[in-house]
Amino acid sequence: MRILSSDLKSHVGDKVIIEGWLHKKRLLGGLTFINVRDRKGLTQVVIKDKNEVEKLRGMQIGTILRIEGSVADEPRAPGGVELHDVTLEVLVPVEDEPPIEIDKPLSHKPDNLDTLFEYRAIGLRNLQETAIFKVQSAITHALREYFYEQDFTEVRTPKLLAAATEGGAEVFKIDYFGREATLAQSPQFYKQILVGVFERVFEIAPVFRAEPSATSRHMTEYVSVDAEFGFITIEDLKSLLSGLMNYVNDYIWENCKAELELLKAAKPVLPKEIPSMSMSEIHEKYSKETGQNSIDEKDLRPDEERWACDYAAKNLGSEAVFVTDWPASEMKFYHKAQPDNPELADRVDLLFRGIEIVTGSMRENQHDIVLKQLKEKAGGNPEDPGFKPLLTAMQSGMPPHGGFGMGLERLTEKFIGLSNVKEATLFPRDINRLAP
RNA sequence: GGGCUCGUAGUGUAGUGGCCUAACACGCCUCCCUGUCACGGAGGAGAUCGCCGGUUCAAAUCCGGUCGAGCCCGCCA
Repeated sequence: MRILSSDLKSHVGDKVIIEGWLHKKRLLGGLTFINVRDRKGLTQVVIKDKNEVEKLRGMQIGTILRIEGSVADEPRAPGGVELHDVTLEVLVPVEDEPPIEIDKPLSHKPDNLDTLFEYRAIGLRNLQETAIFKVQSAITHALREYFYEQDFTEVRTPKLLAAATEGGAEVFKIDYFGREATLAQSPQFYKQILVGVFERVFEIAPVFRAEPSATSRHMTEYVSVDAEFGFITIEDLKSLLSGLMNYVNDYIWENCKAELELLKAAKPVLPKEIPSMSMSEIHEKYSKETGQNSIDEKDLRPDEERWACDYAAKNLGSEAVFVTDWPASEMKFYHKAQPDNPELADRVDLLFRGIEIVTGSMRENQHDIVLKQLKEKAGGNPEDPGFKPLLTAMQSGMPPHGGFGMGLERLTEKFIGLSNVKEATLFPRDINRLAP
């Protein structure tokens, strides 16, 4: 029966079979060391028999092996155990030299990202690349766990839509049996509609944006972590996000410590309640400190986002910070203005380690106001199949509600400390890349 | 959409008018090596310097075009 690399310790003295990929060869003459990779990590195998070593002649990294041998305690071996007196069987020979090396860290320099992604199919076998996505898997697990604990229902909404909906971001248009369809750039309206059904919903799914952005933080397809819930205020939304960030942070550092250390990640400092700064406060302090004037701007500049995170880390004891009090003039039509200050939107963004990872807001839940805002802010037609279902839901009773969208890749990138979202994406899609 | 930068063996880099018949490291091939873990040592193969054109006695190097890529801004998660 096959034993995994992580279980060898409990089989010392036993004759076992391991199976996996040839990860590294070191031939020392009368003694050969090889590393065999399986889903749990590496096993060191010591080969003394020349006939067994000969079986590896011409076999490249990636060759699939089945090895029978006895497990030996060996303090000199990585992990303290290794396989002795082995018999090798090459299950799948690999004789072509791999185009990139996978047994040492791959270059993540901007200039080399193209190569990194071009050979993604095997580059991901590099243990550091694998670690990134183990962490991402754990993040997703933690997110689900947290949402379930908070009584959210996980939903799936369609990604093929009849028409452009949310507005703002560019949408992909596709041919749908002779009609024009679009790819969803957000589950926005569906998750709002579903608040009328489940009260609390979340979805972790891809969205598509046809924006011609070529930056280290944009892709044309990414995974959006969306949540929407009813009978809340903006403060409830912030509490949920604070709890979620902390839950994920603690979860991955408890369950992926080895991976995070391999990636040289530093655990972010996050207080129980993440602090807030209003947009005008950020503008003011940023302008004063940097000499750049952003006072009249209605958004944050990327440089300002980085500055605000630095400020929060130094002065507020948090590597994440909420940005509140956005100008109502920039609201989307489904957003809600602050009840006691209609000049400001009831919106909150979350900045984390220099980048915007979340946009959230309270939604306008009164049908007549949404209708008005749709016409005035978006120039939208209420009869449009993209808008009508949302309006129908509003007409049929929607509680005060709000929610947010969070970029899974950005979240992964920042928790690990990478510098490009694409590094946190298995097979990234951007304006230039559609394969692999 | 605007701005800037970069394309040299499989990979990562050096070379920025003549010393380049293009160098180094990793990988690959052959040989030596019994405790390696970025093993070590000896030798070898592998590049028409992204492509096209121009300037020049001479171009990897300068100029123009083209293709490919990256970064920033706008916009966003």
